[in-house]
Amino acid sequence: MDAFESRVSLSSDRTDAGVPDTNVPGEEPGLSDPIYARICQRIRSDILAGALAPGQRLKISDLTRRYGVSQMPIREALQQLQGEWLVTILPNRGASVRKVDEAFITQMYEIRGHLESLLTRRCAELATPTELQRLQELQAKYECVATTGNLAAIMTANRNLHRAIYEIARNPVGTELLDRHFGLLRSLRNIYGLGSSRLLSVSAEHRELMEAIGRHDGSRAEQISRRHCDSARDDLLERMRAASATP
Amino acid sequence: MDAFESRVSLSSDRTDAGVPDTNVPGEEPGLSDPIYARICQRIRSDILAGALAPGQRLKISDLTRRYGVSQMPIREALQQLQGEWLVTILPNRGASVRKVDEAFITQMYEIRGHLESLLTRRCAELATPTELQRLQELQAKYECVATTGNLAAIMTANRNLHRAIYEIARNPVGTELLDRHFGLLRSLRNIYGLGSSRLLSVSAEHRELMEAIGRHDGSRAEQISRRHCDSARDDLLERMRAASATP
DNA sequence: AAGTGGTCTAGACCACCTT
DNA sequence: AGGTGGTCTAGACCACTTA
Repeated sequence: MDAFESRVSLSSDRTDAGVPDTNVPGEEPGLSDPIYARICQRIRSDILAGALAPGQRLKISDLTRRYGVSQMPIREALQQLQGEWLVTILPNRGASVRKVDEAFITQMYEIRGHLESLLTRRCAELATPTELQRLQELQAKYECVATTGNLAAIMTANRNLHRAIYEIARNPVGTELLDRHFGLLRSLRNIYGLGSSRLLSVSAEHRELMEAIGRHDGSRAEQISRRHCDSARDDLLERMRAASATP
Repeated sequence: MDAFESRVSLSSDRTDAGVPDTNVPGEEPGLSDPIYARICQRIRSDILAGALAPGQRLKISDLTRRYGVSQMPIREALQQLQGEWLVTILPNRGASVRKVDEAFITQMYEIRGHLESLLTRRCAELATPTELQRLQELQAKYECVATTGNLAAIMTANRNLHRAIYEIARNPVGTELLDRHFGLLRSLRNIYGLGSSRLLSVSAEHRELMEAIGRHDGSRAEQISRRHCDSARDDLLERMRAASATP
């Protein structure tokens, strides 16, 4: 009676024969899973990278040419992505990359802030010494990468840290929800970048967070996490406004 | 005749950056939307009604016979339902109705409790007099129906009340999340029923909630809502244990 | 009325499990 | 190897939009 398989073991390439990794936003495309899953990954990264812009119409015929497969796997991929809120599908009217406005972003962050801070609280309550050490390592990694100014690397390090926190919270449902639906916010980050002052304060906030988690102080961790989200939101909205003011 | 005023603001589909309202779990199937959407509704209600049991394998060929359409619309429908967590799809291995265990339910309720209490707080903060009156009416309706013992009617009335609360909170993202993912819990209610003592306490909890919302007391409303979820969870788990003990 | 583009059907193809 | 059942292709069909 188990609804979840813990899928951490990236099976080694040869003779694997293991269960193929399900199509989770963060994972690499397994070499032998169906075309629609691989197309899904490709469209997803094209959206997240900003190659397919928010609001852009996604015509099946274009996509068949772009990715060299026929209609059906494209359609299936789009359905999956609709489940992640990256695209919107209107019956008989086709798909488009989800269009975002300020209200939508604010709402997303409000939800995300509450979910993430819940998981962060649980993380603080439940973390074992081994897990704490792992968090410290990931945090160190972030700090290290943050000095390089490489946006992609910074965001990966940041993501790894947050994912580790989720895992420690031992609530796969919440983790899946966050993984599934909030790639959209990441995609906006990829497009609009990160305020340079924000880079420093993120490090500072992470340090505070680590300290609270290390003390198993759940409510403090929750509080910091909430604030962390709020300032991420403010920073993003600010940059978006700036970008739309000076095109 | 039940109060089915379809009072969903049929959003003018004019480049609406908000949440798409096509094929939302609670709505009726439009007469002219595609087959896959209608199949999706039918499978969904069959799951919610318990006709397709948790864990049950969903073979495409069976479903084509059952619903009299060919493979592709079935596949599309299953993809959509995967997005709602009602079914799980493993690549090359097909779909099955999501299997649930106690840990899964506990996690679902934890997430749901936090989202719902957030929206309830916002509702208390934002409700206008007109909206308050509407809530009172829905609450009265619930009380009325509760005395009849008709489970389906009770659940509909309850759902209408909660949906009204969500709408007043003016966070369509949160509302969509709750609508999308928590039909599963409703389906379990349909299968396992409602403790008879629970019926009374639900009414009492609703009254408390209304009172707090009427006073625009956000934190009290949030707190009551959280408790409301927790007791719903306890009641459900209890009934499931009882059912599995005496088959 | 024609065109664009989403949706559906039938059957071939292929991955995985059984013998 | 054979069987079961998921996946893919090609083309017909049909909803909606333009002129």
